[in-house]
Amino acid sequence: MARVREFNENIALDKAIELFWEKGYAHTSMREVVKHTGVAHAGLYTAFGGKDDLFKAAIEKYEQRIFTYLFGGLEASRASLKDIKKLFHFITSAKDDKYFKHGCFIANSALEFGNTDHPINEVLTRTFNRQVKAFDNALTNALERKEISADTNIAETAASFAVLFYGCSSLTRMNAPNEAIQQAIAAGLNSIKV
Amino acid sequence: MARVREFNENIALDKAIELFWEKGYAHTSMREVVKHTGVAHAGLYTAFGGKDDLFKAAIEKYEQRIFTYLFGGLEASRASLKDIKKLFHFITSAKDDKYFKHGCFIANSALEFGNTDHPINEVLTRTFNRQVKAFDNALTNALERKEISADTNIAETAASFAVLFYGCSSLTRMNAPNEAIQQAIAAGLNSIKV
DNA sequence: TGCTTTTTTAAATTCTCGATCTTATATTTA
DNA sequence: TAAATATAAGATCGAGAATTTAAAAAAGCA
Repeated sequence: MARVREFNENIALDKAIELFWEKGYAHTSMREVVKHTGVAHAGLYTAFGGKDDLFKAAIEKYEQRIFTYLFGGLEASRASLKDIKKLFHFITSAKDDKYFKHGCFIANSALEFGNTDHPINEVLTRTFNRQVKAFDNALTNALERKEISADTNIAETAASFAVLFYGCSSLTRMNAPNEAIQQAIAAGLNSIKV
Repeated sequence: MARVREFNENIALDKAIELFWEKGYAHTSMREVVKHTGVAHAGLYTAFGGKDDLFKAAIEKYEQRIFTYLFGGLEASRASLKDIKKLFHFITSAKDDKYFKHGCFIANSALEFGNTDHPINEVLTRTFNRQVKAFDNALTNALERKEISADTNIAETAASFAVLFYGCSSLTRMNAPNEAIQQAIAAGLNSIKV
């Protein structure tokens, strides 16, 4: 055996997420990552590979995180209308969150890489589909429990919630007045027939 | 008098818009702009200044364009519900548009520069506010004409349409299934009480 | 025809990037 | 203790970025 690694990969990756989240991929240099993580260049490269690989690792860890804490409730078999409301309630206070004030990291990245052939896009579209599916699951359960009207168009409503989420993420990132976000969410939730 | 400029600034700027729109600011190099416009470096620099200035000019010309062709109807004194529907109807077919398939250039840029102190943000937030105001104007007129219910919350609805627009722009750019966009728009428009 | 002014063209310059290499240090095994 | 191995820190590399410069060319005017 040889010398043991001093820095913690998990912590370093969290720090990298912070930077990429705030500034995006292109606007973040590896030098800044070195500075922010406190890990030397070589350490990052041996632990994660290149910048692309580090970014992918960051995105995937972030994905895991939001599907645990943000969309987790929606994917559960016990999901209900309450979980959807809880999600959007969090969005209204996202501006005060240290990191979520920069919008959703996945949404930001999806826009940065647009419709290119960059390999990261596979992860990003997969996540989007998973988000739509989570809304769909919660709505399906809510309908079964008769929390919402029986003639609710589940697919349509799930899609519109996903769009609402991405729209709110955009407005949060661009520091739009919180009023607009709250009002949009209120309108979105009110459109559900009970 | 001296030698007259060979290239047309307007055409060159349009070409620059195309590139910045498709790839964003950071992912577009001046070399690519030179190649795409057919104008040499020095020509671009004397005509527009640096990359930042060129980008700002591109954004401002684009702003002018969408407020003429896309949001123009909403700002008119004769604006009505029909104009709102027309706007979102265009969004549903944006995927087939040569340029709008990359989403709204303003929305993309607003996300790229996030909540930074970059001077371009002034233009971007100004445009956002103008968009909200355009929705507000159309809804106010529609209410006066009794096209929509008298108890419609104008501000709330205008905000939610702005969010819908930015959400749809995001989904268009990331090449999400058109179905989701259409369904979100349908849900958004259906939420208006007549 | 020369003179001035501006554009064009092409190359040089300067800067920053991602990535790698070097040297010194720390840790474990033999 | 000595050899082996992996890390840490930072200098360094080539590539590509934005920007500038200098010479050549063109257009009007005396």
